[in-house]
Amino acid sequence: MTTTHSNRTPIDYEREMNRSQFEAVSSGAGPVLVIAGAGSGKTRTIVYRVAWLVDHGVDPTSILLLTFTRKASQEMLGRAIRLLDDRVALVSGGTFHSVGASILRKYSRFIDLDASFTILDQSDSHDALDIARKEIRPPIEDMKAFPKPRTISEIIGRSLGTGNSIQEVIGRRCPHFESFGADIERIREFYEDFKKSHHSVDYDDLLTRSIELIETNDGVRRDICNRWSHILVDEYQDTNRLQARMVRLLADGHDNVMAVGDDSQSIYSFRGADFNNIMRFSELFSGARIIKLEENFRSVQPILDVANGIIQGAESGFHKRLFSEKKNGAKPMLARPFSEKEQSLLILRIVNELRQHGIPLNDVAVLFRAGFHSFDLEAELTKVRCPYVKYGGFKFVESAHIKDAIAHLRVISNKNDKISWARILKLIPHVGDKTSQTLANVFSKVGELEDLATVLPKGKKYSDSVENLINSINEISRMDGNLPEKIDSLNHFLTPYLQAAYDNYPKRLRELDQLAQMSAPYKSLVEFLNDVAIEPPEREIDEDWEGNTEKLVLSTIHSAKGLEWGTVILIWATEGKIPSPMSLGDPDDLEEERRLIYVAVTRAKDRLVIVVPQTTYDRRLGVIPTTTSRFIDEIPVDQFETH
DNA sequence: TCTTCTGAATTTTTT
DNA sequence: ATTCAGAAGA
Repeated sequence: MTTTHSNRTPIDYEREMNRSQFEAVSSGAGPVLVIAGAGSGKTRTIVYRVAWLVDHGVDPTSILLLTFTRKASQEMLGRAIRLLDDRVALVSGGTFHSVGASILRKYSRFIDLDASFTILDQSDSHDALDIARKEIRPPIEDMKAFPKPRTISEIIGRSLGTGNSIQEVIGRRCPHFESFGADIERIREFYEDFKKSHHSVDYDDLLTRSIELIETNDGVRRDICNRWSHILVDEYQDTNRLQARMVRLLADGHDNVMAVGDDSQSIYSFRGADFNNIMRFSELFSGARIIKLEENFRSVQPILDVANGIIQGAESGFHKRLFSEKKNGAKPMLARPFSEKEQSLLILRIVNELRQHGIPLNDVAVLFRAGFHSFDLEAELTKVRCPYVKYGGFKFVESAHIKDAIAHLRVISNKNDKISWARILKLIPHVGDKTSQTLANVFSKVGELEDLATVLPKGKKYSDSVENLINSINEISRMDGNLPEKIDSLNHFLTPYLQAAYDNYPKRLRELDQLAQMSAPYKSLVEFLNDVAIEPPEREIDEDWEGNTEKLVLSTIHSAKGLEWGTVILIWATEGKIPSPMSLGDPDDLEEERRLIYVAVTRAKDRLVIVVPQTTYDRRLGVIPTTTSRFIDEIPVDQFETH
């Protein structure tokens, strides 16, 4: 029987894109590196490439699309389905971490890992490091001067990501901690043991342990390399050493890899990303074809002129120069309000003006370097009741009540999870750091959930509450309802805590309901927790009290990557904000700040405003004058409209 | 004396 | 939201 898949006229690949895009989309076997300038139709190229492969007889189940966010892969595959047909739905897509997690779940028996392992997110891993910091023997002598868990985690992570030893990383990044190198090394060992004994893995383990598995186990390697014959990697400039290694391993034997990225937009080195990966792609994959996409379909030329000017000063990178057919258009505006307050008021004026010209609020974005740079603006927006959404900074899943609910679920799924035990016990009155640690220790060693009550100390102030907690957990784990029902019943149990702890508990309760709904598609608790840990689900666009869905966008530059707006307003373009003071110590970090500004300005389609407040407030010095960011100062003034 | 509770200060970017 | 220091409690 013959079936016809196509639900539309055949795609005329050659006519629907420009020459270099077509060259990438239609390239044959072997490694290809696509250097895709900002706004050059990178996503479109990947979408068409997936369609082209399927259209030309490649089995969709043997295609893997690797991205940095699940949303990105879903969007791209969704577009490819609409472009071609349902066969594309069989393509595998996901993040490096999710692929790592599924490899570990599938082959856990080969590496002494419980298949129901818990994935520690960043704050879990900080908690574990904090425990290590306090429990290693002999104890650390001067705890006050010792780095915080967050710093320890950065050091260890960087050591893994770069391949340098812990001592080397400290010497380079924070020499003032040099004398603690040996202690941090001991903490790392303790932390590794801790993870092993509690059946948990952290983000880095998802990569390192799956790499190790593929490298050491021939059967597994054959299995995996046969599974995917064509691999596409998005945002290759943001891969770290481990991720590049993983791509190399996954493509073992066929080398059918298409890596897409832009070295000028590499802005995640703090997370271990190394844009040298993209420069070295041809060494890893010999004979790689390099294709550059330089035609920009997004911005008017005057905006690109500024963008080109900014990136021209960069020390290294693939040479490229963006150009656009949209030759006419306004020059970017450079505004110099007196103070932060004036800056906020200026933005209100601009937004109002645009609105009067019929431009919807959500086509305007205000971008900044760090989450707190928008505090004053947020206050002003609230004052005049201008609706806005903010991206970057705190995330849905990072809010305390969601983490609490998830910690309960984790305990149900893996009762060895000491960190989650400690977290939920601390919610109970009269249980603090010490008691929660002790109880968590005891609880995580008990054989069955049902037996918990037997090890609970009686007659303490907290005994009844803890018993209540144990009963509820037992009840929920025994329930045979589906996942949302279980979470509902947990939420019911949590309600009194929320009431006691938060004034806005109705809102938080609604968010817990959302969590229950999000769990509906999952077959098991383990799978749900797995996805939640790797990629926190995004908060749904909530309508505010006036039913507004059209909102001004406030975003960190990092969170704005890959997006575009008609109007972009970059605020705080001053020294000390961009570049951030943290970057001044290392020339590589400073270069990354340049790329950040580049990413910010290339988000704009028609209008770009760069705001440089003339003064700033310092807690110690009071009101002090600012200096224009060096990256803006480099640009000839005649490229701007000054205000 | 050991723990918990409370309030004040601080925060680069985040899969 | 998290962390820290000091007060109050057991």
